[in-house]
Amino acid sequence: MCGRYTQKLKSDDLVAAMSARDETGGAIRENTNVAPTSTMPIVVAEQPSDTGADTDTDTGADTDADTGADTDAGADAAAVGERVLRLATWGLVPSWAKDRSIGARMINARAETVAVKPAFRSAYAARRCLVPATGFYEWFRPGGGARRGQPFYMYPAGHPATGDILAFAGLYEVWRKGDEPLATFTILTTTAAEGLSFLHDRSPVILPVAAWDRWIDPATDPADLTALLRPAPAGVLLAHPVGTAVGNVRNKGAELTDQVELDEAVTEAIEESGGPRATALSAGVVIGG
DNA sequence: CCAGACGTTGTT
DNA sequence: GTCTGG
DNA sequence: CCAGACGTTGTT
DNA sequence: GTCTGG
Repeated sequence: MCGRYTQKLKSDDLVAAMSARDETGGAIRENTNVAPTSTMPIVVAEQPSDTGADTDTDTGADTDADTGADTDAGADAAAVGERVLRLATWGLVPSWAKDRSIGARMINARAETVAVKPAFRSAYAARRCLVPATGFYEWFRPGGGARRGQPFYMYPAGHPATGDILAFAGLYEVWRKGDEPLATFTILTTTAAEGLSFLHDRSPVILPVAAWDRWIDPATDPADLTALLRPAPAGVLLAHPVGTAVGNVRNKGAELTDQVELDEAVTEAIEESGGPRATALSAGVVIGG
């Protein structure tokens, strides 16, 4: 699953990492404890109607979005298909929802069923997005036992396919029954990568750079999408244990992702459940091998 | 027909 | 909005 | 995901 | 135990 993540990049760095134009109005900030209902940047494909400006009949020769800007309306209209950063609230609120509270229960969507579920299928067909993250958290809870879990932090291992940023496969909606239009998103999950199964049997779908534009392009054939919804390949992620402070959403410090020593009992429980040995954990275990 | 759900996770 | 259950 | 509430009346 | 809010 994916119920908590990080976005540690400053605005300029995130814009560069995603090769996207910033339409968040400078609202991008570092966040080491992104929880459901947080408002965060997502990446969508620029659509012909998105700008509200005059539609450009030539389809892509124009790549100089940053030149010649002036004060006339529509002067900064982007090329269709360009990646754009926008703000949205985590927890998808379907267009038909009577109130926004349903979003709290729509933070993840199963990749296996997302095409047919009433809450997600229209977004899946037309409003796919990337959710930029620098890592995410999972809680280890010994089989059915202990109340409190041991949190782990998963982060990019410098694999060429992802670099320093992770892009979760997401969907977004715009809910128009409130006073203001409300943009929301959800994160797709799939079966866990091999090395992550000791924590959970589900993981967020992480898209390689080569798949980003295909995923967010509304014109992509649905048959070509399913191939993208796979567990993270080997070597993409590292993991290490972190302190329990991350559990409280009010904690936002940079130290939340710092590695901590594992409790002896927790170490044993992890090994008993088929997880990595303590020596591997203390080194930052490679996930997905 | 109307009323009510529309979701995932984990746990048993 | 659309599907399921009664 | 975890943490924290889970309720009403009346009074300030 | 289960739901809501962050």
